[in-house]
Amino acid sequence: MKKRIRKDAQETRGRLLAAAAEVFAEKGFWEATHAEICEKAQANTASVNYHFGSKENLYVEAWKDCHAESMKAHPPDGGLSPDAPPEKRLYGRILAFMHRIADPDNHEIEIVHKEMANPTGLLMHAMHSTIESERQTTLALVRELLGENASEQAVCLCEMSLMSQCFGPMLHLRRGKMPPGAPRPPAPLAELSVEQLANHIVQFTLAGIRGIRENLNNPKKSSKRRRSRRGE
Amino acid sequence: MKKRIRKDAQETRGRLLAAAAEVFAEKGFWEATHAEICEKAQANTASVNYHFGSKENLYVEAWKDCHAESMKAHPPDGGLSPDAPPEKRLYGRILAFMHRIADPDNHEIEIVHKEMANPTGLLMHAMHSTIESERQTTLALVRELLGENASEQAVCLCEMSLMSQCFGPMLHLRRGKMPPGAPRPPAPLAELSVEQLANHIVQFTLAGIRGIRENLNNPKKSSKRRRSRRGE
Amino acid sequence: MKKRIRKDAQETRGRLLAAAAEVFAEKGFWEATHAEICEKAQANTASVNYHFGSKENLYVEAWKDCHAESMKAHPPDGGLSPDAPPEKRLYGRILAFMHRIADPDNHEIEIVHKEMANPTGLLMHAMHSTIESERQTTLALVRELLGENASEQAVCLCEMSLMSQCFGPMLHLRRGKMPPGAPRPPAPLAELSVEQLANHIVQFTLAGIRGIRENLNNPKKSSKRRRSRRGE
Amino acid sequence: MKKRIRKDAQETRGRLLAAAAEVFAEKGFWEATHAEICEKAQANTASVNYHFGSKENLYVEAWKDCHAESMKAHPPDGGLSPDAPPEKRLYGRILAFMHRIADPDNHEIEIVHKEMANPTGLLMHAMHSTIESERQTTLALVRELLGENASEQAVCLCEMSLMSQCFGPMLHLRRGKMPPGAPRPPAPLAELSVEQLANHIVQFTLAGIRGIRENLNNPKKSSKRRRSRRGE
DNA sequence: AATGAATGAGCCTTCATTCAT
DNA sequence: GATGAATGAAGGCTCATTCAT
Repeated sequence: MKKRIRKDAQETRGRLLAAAAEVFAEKGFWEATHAEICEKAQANTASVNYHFGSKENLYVEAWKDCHAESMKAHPPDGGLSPDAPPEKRLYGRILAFMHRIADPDNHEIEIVHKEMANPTGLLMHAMHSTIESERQTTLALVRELLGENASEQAVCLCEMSLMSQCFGPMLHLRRGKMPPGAPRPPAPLAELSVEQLANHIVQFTLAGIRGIRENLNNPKKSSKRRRSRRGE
Repeated sequence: MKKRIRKDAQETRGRLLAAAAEVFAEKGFWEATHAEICEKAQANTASVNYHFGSKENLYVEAWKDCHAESMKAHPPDGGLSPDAPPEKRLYGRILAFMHRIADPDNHEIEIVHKEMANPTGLLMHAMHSTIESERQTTLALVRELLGENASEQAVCLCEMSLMSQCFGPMLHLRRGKMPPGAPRPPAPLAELSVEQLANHIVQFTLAGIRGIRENLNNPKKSSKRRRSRRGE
Repeated sequence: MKKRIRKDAQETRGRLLAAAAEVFAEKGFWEATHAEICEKAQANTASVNYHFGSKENLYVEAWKDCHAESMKAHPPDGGLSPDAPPEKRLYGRILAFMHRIADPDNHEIEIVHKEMANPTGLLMHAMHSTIESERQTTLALVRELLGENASEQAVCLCEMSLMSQCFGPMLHLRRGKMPPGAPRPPAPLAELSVEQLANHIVQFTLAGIRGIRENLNNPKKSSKRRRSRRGE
Repeated sequence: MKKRIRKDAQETRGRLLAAAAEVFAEKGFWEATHAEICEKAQANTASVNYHFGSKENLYVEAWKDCHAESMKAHPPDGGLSPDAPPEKRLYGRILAFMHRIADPDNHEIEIVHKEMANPTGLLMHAMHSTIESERQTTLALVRELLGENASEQAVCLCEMSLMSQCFGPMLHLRRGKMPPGAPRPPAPLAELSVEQLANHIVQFTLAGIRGIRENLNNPKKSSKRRRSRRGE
């Protein structure tokens, strides 16, 4: 029926990557089908296997593609020099990360989210190699904020507290993009901007880290201390 | 040929619910199959449709069942009286929540996790009606800690920061239960107990809330303030 | 559309086995398709997997079924007592074997033939366990005819000469059953009966064995070359 | 971008023929694919259709090519003059034939073997025209050995006995070349040379023919005669 | 002339569901 | 009431072939 003009292979490949990212982000690996991806890419059902060999491979390539573009659009350091004060650098990193999450054209995070909830194991290698180094940078930053007395465990816990907060509001940031059944964010948060969210997270986290740090240096009965401070 | 006595009907239903919870937790709604559930429940392939009408319905019922049992095993108030100081009540709630997450026999959270990543929409109604009231209680607690000056938005943000931190360590707490491809927790966190994690989250959160509260009452240029405090 | 009455599962299974034997015999493992087999068995395309789990398994089961029936219809000893003279026993065995080959309703041999030319490896185990013991009996018979002086190698060679002759006329015996492209037997052999063929093979083989035996006992007589090579 | 000079056209054709022979010999017509053949020939996937029009045509051409080369390498008369005694001429023919079978670089026989087991009908014409004349020569030789009294049927039967024996040991001669699932030859035959096998076949066949000839001239109850001869 | 891209038909398999018992 | 048998729709994938270049 619809005869296609012969295009550069890379062009079709690109359309498939984009369509795949969209579909994988919306449906996850298992629910996504060749048919849907290829229809969206205006390609034949056999195209996936022709260009990528398998659904599995397309999945990995689509994620890599998303991830690379997203990192280019929002560099993880937030454009801040390593000489900036750690609080600023933290804000830069978090803001960049939140922007990557919030960008409605970036499907990386949705894919990762689904992958973590329902692991196929296919992204493990690709994710580890690109994400781990960022994580080390973040850990160093947290360590810097926590001070020298902090144990490695404390650093990890604080990093976890920080990053968890970033993932939490995913639903709020991606409003219009969520599937019909998804829960809606509570009203008071519905209209927050990315910057406002990042600001809250950083403010909350810095205070949290400060609290942990003070406890490390002055390990009295902590709950008492806190109450007395607040009560004054 | 082997005629079953009537009473088994309810018993089979129960076995199906248990098996379904297990399989849905492990595979998610879409990857789970009648066949696997029924085999695990030692029931006929047609049992799901016979007892529950459809896979969708079984999914909802299985989650409700899990959730009810989990709430009974770990009451959300952590056994603390409403008269206890808010910090204690917060710790009680978080610890109870973390226990529900960590209990290897409780599949509720894994189901919810997969449902949020890959929404079917089927649990929305059931989840909303049972979870929302708990959320209101938590919001009230946060409001109490934040003080009267706090806006509704600030309360919501802090509650989000709090709950996000609870979901983050899910992977660490459910070691051994995760599928083979899942990422492993970083070494320093691998051996933490539920209590230690809950303790960190509460400590971190209380400090975070305190920080937000102070900012509300004294809205100077925040980054300056922070730096000067750290320098003292 | 065509609603089937519920039959005994074994009946459908049996129809599938019969249809599969037919199709595998005609097309070989790879060219045979579920669709063709199931159509012939008047069953759904999914039936193969439902009843046998896979095409591979059906292949093995179909062959086993054929083989068992064929062995029952034409017992390998040809109905002769072990006390009969070896020539008679040889004729009995060969005739039975040729009958198994010639039976137009028995697809065992065609399947084996295709399997040997184009091995899938799937029948190896099943064939070995049922065929090897028959081969040992034939070897013993050949050994008896060759006399005590015969080396194991000579026995094997003669058994090979014997059995090869049985496979050779396969094409002639199965006239009407061969696919359209198959070569036709030469005119003078077209009308031979199974008995006549078996008779020729046995007569030829007995003379061949006798010749080998005489050479063993009196290694001058045969061709110059052979004698000198034996070098005794 | 890499422009090929014109002369390569024939060269590519040749590489395709060689690759096709290899693949058809290993997999048979149906399992062989354009992709595998072209990859082995380092040619484009479209080459088969471009140079040969279809897979079917390539199949025929590849076989013809193999066959011609094989006949050149091992002339069917074994290099013996038509004046040599018939026994010698028989040995020459069989040895040449066995060499053609045993040559690991000659794929002709494997193709024929698979074709006979799983006929496509495509080789029928080509095979008939090149093989039939050889068959007539062999028949004449057998007729000569059987004597003038022999019926045409007896000649055909003996030729069949002879040639069948040549095909039988195919598996033994092509060790190492067989697919993984193929049955292995019995130990005592594993190390036989081509000459030793040809020698056995000729010796066995000459004795067989002699036996048939004697029976023709002296048609007593054959089994009796045989037994008495053995006993002398 | 020769090729890389693309395609559509078909294969094996899975699975939720239905039906007669 | 409960179940084993059966089914049709769909999924991922392969492959010979065609087409524009």
